Formats: sequence, C-alpha cells, structure tokens
Amino acid sequence: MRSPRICCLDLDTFFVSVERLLNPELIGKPVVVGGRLGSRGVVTAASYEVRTYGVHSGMSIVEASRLAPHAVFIPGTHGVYSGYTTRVREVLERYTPEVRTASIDEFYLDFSGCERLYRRPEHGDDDATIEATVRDMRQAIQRDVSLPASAGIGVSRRIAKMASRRAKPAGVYMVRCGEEWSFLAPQPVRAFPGIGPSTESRLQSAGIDTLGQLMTLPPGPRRSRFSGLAESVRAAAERRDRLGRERPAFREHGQFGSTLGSISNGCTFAEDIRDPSSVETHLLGLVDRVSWRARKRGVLARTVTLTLRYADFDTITRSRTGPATAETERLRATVVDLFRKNRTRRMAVRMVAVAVSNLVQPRPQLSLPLGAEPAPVSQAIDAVRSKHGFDAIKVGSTGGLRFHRTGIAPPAVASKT
DNA sequence: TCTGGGGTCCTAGGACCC
DNA sequence: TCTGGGGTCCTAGGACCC
Repeated sequence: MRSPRICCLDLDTFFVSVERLLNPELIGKPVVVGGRLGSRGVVTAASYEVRTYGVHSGMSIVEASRLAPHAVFIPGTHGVYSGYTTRVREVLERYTPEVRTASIDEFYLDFSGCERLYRRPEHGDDDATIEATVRDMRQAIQRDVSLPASAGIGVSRRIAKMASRRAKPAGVYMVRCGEEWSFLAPQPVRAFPGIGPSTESRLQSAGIDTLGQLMTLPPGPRRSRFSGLAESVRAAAERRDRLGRERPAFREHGQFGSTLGSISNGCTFAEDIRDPSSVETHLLGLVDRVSWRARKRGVLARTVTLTLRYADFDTITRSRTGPATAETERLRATVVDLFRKNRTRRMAVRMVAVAVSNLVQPRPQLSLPLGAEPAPVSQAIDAVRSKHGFDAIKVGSTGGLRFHRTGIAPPAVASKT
C-alpha cells in the first residue's frame, strides 16, 4: 500500500498578518489582536515581536497590556478574515483537490498518490517530491495572497499538525516515511494534539513525560488508565484509528455516522447582569442569530442548549431535545423556558450562550414539517439580512423591528408589527 | 491580571425498550 | 416476584482546539 501523505498548512499569526495587509504601518511592530483595551477580552493573535514578552493567545488583554504596554492593541476587523481564508484555499486547490478547511487559519491536504504527478528528475524520492511541491505551494500563498504560512507533512493529520508547528515561521517540515516514531518519541506529551494541560498533569503524576514513554506503555487486556491514549499516539504514527481500522484521510460532515455539527452564539457581558429580564433580552438576540444561521445553512435543529455562566465562573448547560425546527419563535420559547427553570442561583450572570445541535436536513416533501417553513415576517427579515447582513435589523422581544441602517426599505409584511 | 467565542469529541449515568 | 443483558437516546460536564 502506498503511504498516505497528509499536509497541514497553517497561516502564521493569521489575524496579525491580515491586519498588516490592511495597515502596513503595523509591519515590524509588536501587535496584539483581541478585545478592546480594558475590556474583558482575551488575546486572539500576538505577533512574534510581542511573544518575546510572554504574550500569547488566550491570555487576558489586561495581562497582555501589563507585559507589553508598548504594543499596538487592535480589536480586530471581523468579517474580513474569512475572505482571506477563501483565497488561500483557492491557491491550495491548484495543487490537490483533496483540501479541507479545518479552521479560519488551518487546512489539511491529502497528497497521497500525487507523487507521480509532481515527480521531477532532481527529486530523489517520493518524500522529496511531495516536500518540494509543498514548498512551492507555500511560496504561492505568499506571492498570491501575501500571507506567510507554514506546512507540515506526515503520514497522518496529527503528525502533519505537529510537523507544521516545527516548521514555523514560514517554513516546511516533513516527517519522512518510517521516521514517525523517532519524531514522536523525544517530544513532551503536551506536544501531541489532543493532550492539553489536564491530561498532561495526570500523565506527569504517573511519571510519564514524553510521547516515547507513553507509546511504550504495554497495550492489551490489562488496560491502564492511559492505554487508550497510548494507542491514539501509536495510531497517529500509522494510518488507522484507535480501534485499528484504517480510516480515510478526511471525514465529511454527515458521513460515517458523524453529525452536521452545531451552531452557537454567546456573549460575555461588559459587566455582570443581575436583572433576569435583562439577561433574557440578550438571550432572545442570541436565539435570533443562531436560528438565522441555521436557516441560512438549510438545517433544522432537534436540540437546543443554554449555557449560563455566573459571576463566580460557575457554568451550567441545560439542553432540550424535541421536534426539528429552525423557527426563531419556537427556539425562543424553549430557551426562555430553560433559563427560567434553571437559573437557580441569585448570583449575577457573566455570560450566556445558545447552541443548536442534532441538526437534520429537512426532507424534501410537499408540506414542510412544522418549523421548517419560516413565518412570513421571518422570511422578510431573512431577506433583508441576506442582503445587508445580520445586524441590519434588530428584532425586539415582542417581535417589533428596528432598522439599524438608513436607506433600507422595511419589508411590506413587517410593517404590521 | 482573572479567565472570549465558536467549535468538536468523549464519558458517564439514567430512561426506556426488547 | 425477582432478575438479567444489550442497544439507543438523552443529558450534563469536561477536555481540547484555533
């Protein structure tokens, strides 16, 4: 069997790089993209210049500004980033049709079997052919989209992911066929994708520090606490899953028993909110947004989940499953009911979120199931939003409308509200 | 110095049915 | 009246990723 060749392509300090394209004065300066200075936000991207001061993504803005007061803090230009993601993907698709967008700044490509297509006399072997192709692709992104990227290549997605980290900044790193174990073994357990702070500390207290130690834990009938994890690491060195099945390089939404995912929106308040009815108002806005996104994607949701975070960071989730719907009013009723029944503490609320999951595609039929067909008013609102964006209209708790932009004619149906 | 937002996946317990 | 084993679905929480 031919060895699988997976490439992980990662855009370097993506948000910072895009901001520098928009404003070249930021080039060479320490830049932090995140929430507003003094807000409750966290760092979403930090330039290499500011990382030397200990600033990293996920850190609170307050902490970052203490470590690097001289840095330029920008809130970020939401809405423009995904356009660059699309442009990068277009470049990648020139090299292989097997491209998956994993996140706004990360892609996986399958080059398995592409060796003959790209073979040149100067390449020594198949590995060298693929590596040269990926180097060329990386340069094409720099040339055509002006964004720096790094790429890792290996036998599985996890190996490729780890290789791409080693390639940073703006490089390519290949784990050659057969060298997977020697690549993994000396690395700390935390380097493996999927092992975070919690698992790391559990492993460490059992005296396991490196992936080599973890991989050589005996498999088999006497399963230790970590044997499943050890098997995951061993599997990453080959093209199979934890249960030994050979698996496809990529899995599509809705394929192989997977689901259509979930859609969620949430918000952390600038200040904790004590008044329940004020929290409910925010919830209604979130439901509005989530249900709109579901309708845009053409899916119905069977499960609705409310997340409630109190001022002391205690966080609860409550969900309810029922008939599939994407209708705002039905979802609003469920979420408000979940909130009223489950806000048991008197404490002020810090954050709320609404998610829909258990998504299904409406079956094509003459009469749509209840909730699949938007009410006339919703339809009119959706139409305006498709043209002008979600924020063009705000729907009040009673269904009343507010137009946030001038020059938009209210839909005729909505005028009766 | 408190700790975002949008996701995925896994686990464990309970209900319910056969 | 007591006693089972599976399988599936639902719920809640947690770990992790970018």
